[in-house]
Amino acid sequence: MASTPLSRSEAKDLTRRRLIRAAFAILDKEGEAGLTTVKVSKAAGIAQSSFYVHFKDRQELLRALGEQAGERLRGAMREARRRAREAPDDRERHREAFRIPLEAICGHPALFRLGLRTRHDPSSPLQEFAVETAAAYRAHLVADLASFGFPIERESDRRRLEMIADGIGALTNAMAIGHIDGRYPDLEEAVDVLVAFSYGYLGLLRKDSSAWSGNPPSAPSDGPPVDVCPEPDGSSKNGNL
Amino acid sequence: MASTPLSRSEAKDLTRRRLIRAAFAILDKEGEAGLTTVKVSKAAGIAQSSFYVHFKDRQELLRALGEQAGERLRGAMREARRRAREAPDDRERHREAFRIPLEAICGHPALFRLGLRTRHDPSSPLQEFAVETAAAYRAHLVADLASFGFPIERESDRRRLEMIADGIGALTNAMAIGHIDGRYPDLEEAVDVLVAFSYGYLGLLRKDSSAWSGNPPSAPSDGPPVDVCPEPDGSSKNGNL
DNA sequence: TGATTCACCGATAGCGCTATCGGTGAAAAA
DNA sequence: TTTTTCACCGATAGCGCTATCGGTGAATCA
Repeated sequence: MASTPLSRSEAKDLTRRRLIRAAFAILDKEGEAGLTTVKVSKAAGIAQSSFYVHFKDRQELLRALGEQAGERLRGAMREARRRAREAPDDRERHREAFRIPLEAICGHPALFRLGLRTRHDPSSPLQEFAVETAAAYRAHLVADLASFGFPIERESDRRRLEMIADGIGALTNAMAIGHIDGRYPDLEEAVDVLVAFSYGYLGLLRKDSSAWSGNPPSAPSDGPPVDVCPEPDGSSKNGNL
Repeated sequence: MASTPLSRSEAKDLTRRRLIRAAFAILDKEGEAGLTTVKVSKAAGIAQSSFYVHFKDRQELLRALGEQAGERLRGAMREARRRAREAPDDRERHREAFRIPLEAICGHPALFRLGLRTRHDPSSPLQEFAVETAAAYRAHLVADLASFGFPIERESDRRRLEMIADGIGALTNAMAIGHIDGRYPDLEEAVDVLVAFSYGYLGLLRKDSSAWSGNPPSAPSDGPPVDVCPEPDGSSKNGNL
């Protein structure tokens, strides 16, 4: 009950966090077009003019939101890597490799949507950030795939890995969105589907380059090949902020 | 050289089309936030006030854009179905099933991006339209998959097919975006990757339900199973306008 | 030919937003 | 205590956008 008598700097910091919190809520509800200094300030309980005590201008708020989102996602992904290392092995580990990024995404649905949206929106100051984040995630996946034995020497090999990584990211995003929207209530089913798709590109490991010319690769015989799992351990996440 | 003396209605129609054309260009360059009556009118070469001769308000322009986009995509997909029926068979047909939607998308990059963007933007009047289009596409793919022998009786079976369809759409989108962005210059390589992923879920056809519990399915022995191709013949396209 | 229609124009009302400015009171520093 | 700092406030300038209104001239119709 007794209100802590906040120091001046503490109070300011609190207000700033209230602003950012309010901004995320509005962003999620109304999109970037609805994110005005008027609404954010009102939602945070201060005068519109006081907004400028905390941010130089509207752009700076956007930048702050982007940075904070990135930080949160990096944190979530660090945690994901940690958990991935603890996964039993083989099959369960393979599933975990898909489950973890899904959970990381679903833990931050607002951020995720924001990234997905801004990534294709040239009018958004966050586009560049979203695109870079996606590229970073792709690069991590590429490295992981290469470490599992996929060729990467030639330029065309590398591009192929990037396409596969891109595909994995897109699949993960799609399943996560479906879950967030309530269409796929059971996340394990989403993992099932991701695993199923993964056998498609994993088959490429077992074949010579002729596999690329349209021959269906022979399947991973039985039980996933040991340790073949595209660890989602990029420090960024899914092309979504 | 001799300018055709347009009738009044012809001239009006021309102006309207100029407005819509300009609107699409602006939408693609600056996003929905940049789509103002001022800019559109100026780009179309008329006074801002004359905008209202053609559209009741800004919303109506947006609606018109959505409808026109839908029509174009339906047209592209009709053409796609037609071409798919002409495809040789087996392997080439399987590839064609992925190539065609890719080409349809890449033929309308602006529309595609618009759909991808608005689908996750609650502030966009086009969101509902984009979401519905995506759902329709998914439904078509589900029907196609079912016709290839995937079970669909139980509710969980149906949901699974929807997830797979969702995944196929997401993969196609990702490859198309990569191509449009110039990262994947060769569309055939994109088809390669889609085909590779497809062997993942096609493998499910060959196994009992235990395949879902994590066992890698046996591969389509050699040469794709006859006619096993998820024909992309939805009347809509890819979850993108 | 004379009357009418209507696509287009310029001007402008009105709104919401951004950003600035001077004022105020309480915390912090002297 | 006296002075300084500064987080916050209300007012307001200025801008871009939406939508309306009356006017104009050329196409269309009688």
